[in-house]
Amino acid sequence: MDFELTLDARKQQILKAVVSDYTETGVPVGSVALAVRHLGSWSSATIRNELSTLVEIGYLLQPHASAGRIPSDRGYRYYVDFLMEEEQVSPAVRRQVDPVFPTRPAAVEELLEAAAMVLALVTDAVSIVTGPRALGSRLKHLDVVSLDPHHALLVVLLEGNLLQQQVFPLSVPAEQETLSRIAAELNAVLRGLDPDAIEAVPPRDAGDAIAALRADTIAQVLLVMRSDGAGEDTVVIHDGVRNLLRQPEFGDVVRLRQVLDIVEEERALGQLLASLDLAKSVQGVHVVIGAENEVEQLRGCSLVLTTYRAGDAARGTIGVLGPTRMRYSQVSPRVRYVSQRVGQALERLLG
Amino acid sequence: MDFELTLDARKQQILKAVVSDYTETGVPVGSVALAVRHLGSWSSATIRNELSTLVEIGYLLQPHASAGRIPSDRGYRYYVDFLMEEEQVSPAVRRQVDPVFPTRPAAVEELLEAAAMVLALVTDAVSIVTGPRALGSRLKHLDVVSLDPHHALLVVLLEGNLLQQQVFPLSVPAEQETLSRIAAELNAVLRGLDPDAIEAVPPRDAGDAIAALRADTIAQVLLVMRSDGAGEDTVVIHDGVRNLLRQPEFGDVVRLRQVLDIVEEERALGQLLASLDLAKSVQGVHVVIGAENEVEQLRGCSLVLTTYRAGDAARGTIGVLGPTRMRYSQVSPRVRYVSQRVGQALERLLG
DNA sequence: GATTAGCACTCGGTGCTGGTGAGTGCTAAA
DNA sequence: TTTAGCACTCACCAGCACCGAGTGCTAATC
Repeated sequence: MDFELTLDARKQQILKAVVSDYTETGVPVGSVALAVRHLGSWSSATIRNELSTLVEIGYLLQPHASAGRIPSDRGYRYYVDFLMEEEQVSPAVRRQVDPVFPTRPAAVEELLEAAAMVLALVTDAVSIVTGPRALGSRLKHLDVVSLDPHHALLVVLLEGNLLQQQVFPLSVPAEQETLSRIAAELNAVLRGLDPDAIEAVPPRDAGDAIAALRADTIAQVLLVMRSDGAGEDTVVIHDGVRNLLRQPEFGDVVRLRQVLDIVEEERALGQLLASLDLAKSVQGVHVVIGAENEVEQLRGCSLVLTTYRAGDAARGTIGVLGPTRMRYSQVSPRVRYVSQRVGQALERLLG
Repeated sequence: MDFELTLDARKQQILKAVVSDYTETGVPVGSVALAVRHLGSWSSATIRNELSTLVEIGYLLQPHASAGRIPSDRGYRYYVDFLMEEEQVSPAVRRQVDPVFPTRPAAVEELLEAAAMVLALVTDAVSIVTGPRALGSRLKHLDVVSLDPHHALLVVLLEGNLLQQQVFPLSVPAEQETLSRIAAELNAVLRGLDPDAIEAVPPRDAGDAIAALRADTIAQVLLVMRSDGAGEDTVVIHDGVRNLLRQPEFGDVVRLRQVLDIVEEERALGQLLASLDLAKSVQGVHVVIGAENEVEQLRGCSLVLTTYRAGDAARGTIGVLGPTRMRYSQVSPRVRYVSQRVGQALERLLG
């Protein structure tokens, strides 16, 4: 197998035509079909020769000896990187997407669920959305609410207006009033600090109940801030599983189950997303084709992902999972579009 | 077709054996198999005669002339109502379920998601959980954080430790200190009140800045609380779609898609649940068999549902959706068990 | 040397056929 | 009323021929 990196113009045209045809029909595409539908300037015999070499150098596959050709992962990769022309996001799609994001969204979760819903709708694939992760995690505000004498709820507001909550036990019984005083004091001391700075704050030397409760609270604040920073575990939302069922490649229930085992298992999905380096992306959208991801069960699936941002405070991942035979030229801009809308809505939400 | 309501003892025994065998194997069950496996006291010929009349009066179906019998919806109904012996919830299952509900759950959403997850796990079906109704209706705590002189973030903690946030404009510029004082005062006044009571709280008559900010805040609190409660069709969570794929009856992708179209569409699912009268239930668990629900797409599916309660304040629906060929004698008590655990955890959460 | 027409060949998909076996309904005997 | 016996039914499966889309190769053409 010869691994040339560049293809001459005709090979490029042919590859592009194969991807486009196969994406549309799902059927291996043959030389005659190519000649009449796309490339009238050459005979089917010429195209056959080119197809043959494209198979040889790894850009196409031949399911069996007398079948047409389908793109290999490598072929899709070349297509996405060099040949694809992104389609405009049509007004019809905008009209579907826009109303989902109200001018004054109520909460982050709702927003992301709406985004997942509409993204699945306009891409015909399974959408995947992770919760926003704080970038510079500095403490903005905290509050402690008494639940009963021995337990309290810590509410932490991080930079980027990210709310976190945590129930924790009190080492000394306490009333709301005491807790409020402690919260007020800590707010004055800790505001604007990052976890390391918070850890360095000296304890109150008095060995009284207040000091103990204060220490409890600081410990919980650190726990919340750090567990959030550890990332990977952020909420993962998905929607649109039924879209996969429309694809002939999932006519086989076994394959479908393998994919669902990943998608429904939030942990596995979170790890997968974390393992991807979203940096190397084209115009902000990162395409992971077929076996390019290491998860065995997702052979034959592709991911189209991007990062949404709200200011420079929060970011998260949004994208879709679908069959490798996917209309990248359409899906990619739509993912980007929804991502932008999410970012904007999030900015409005966070102020 | 004769619609007698009672069956003689032998017919009952045979019906029970058919349901039990068919549930286990998924294959139509014949007279010989019944004779050797369950009913040695009669010959296969006798059983054949009985089977024949059971078909005639509508309790069994015969897929084709030379096949065994399978229960009809009517047959399942009779089985569930009169013949089924519920199995004990095994210690192994308890060990799976119990740790999911911590002694001190953090938030309602988390709790319900965990419940959905574990219920799907122990029933091998799709679990369905609706949020508790008439909950989140009382204010537990609020806080106001200054963002800039003209905007603030309202943090509201509702009953059930439901956190809500909302950015809002201040009609008068204010510093954090002012806002904190207002929050403290409002906490004292509003704690434990529902929206109507909050609305009835008299405004401060002084026409100063504090009064204006206080009014701003109260308005936002009401907005948050009402927009939350307005969701009449409460959150519907589901989990375990992949479990359906294990069932041979969903080897056909088309059928699966019909079901998923309902399950993934929260509104449709909410309506379906609302349309059912959960009152007429056996020991608190309501079984909807096959075509007993009006939704065309759910032919061949059954629902096993019950209501979870926390005190007498909150209640919601929890249950599973699976193929009509389901092990009701096992699923039913497990649904009830998880439901009880949810109720208990919710009570702990609400304190 | 590149392109193309012509042609034999390959191989998955479809549909037909006949055999197999589980299961039935019926009849007549116990 | 029950049961043994038996002919009959029908889904399922393996085997087989056929069809046709599509290929690779060769020789003629530009």
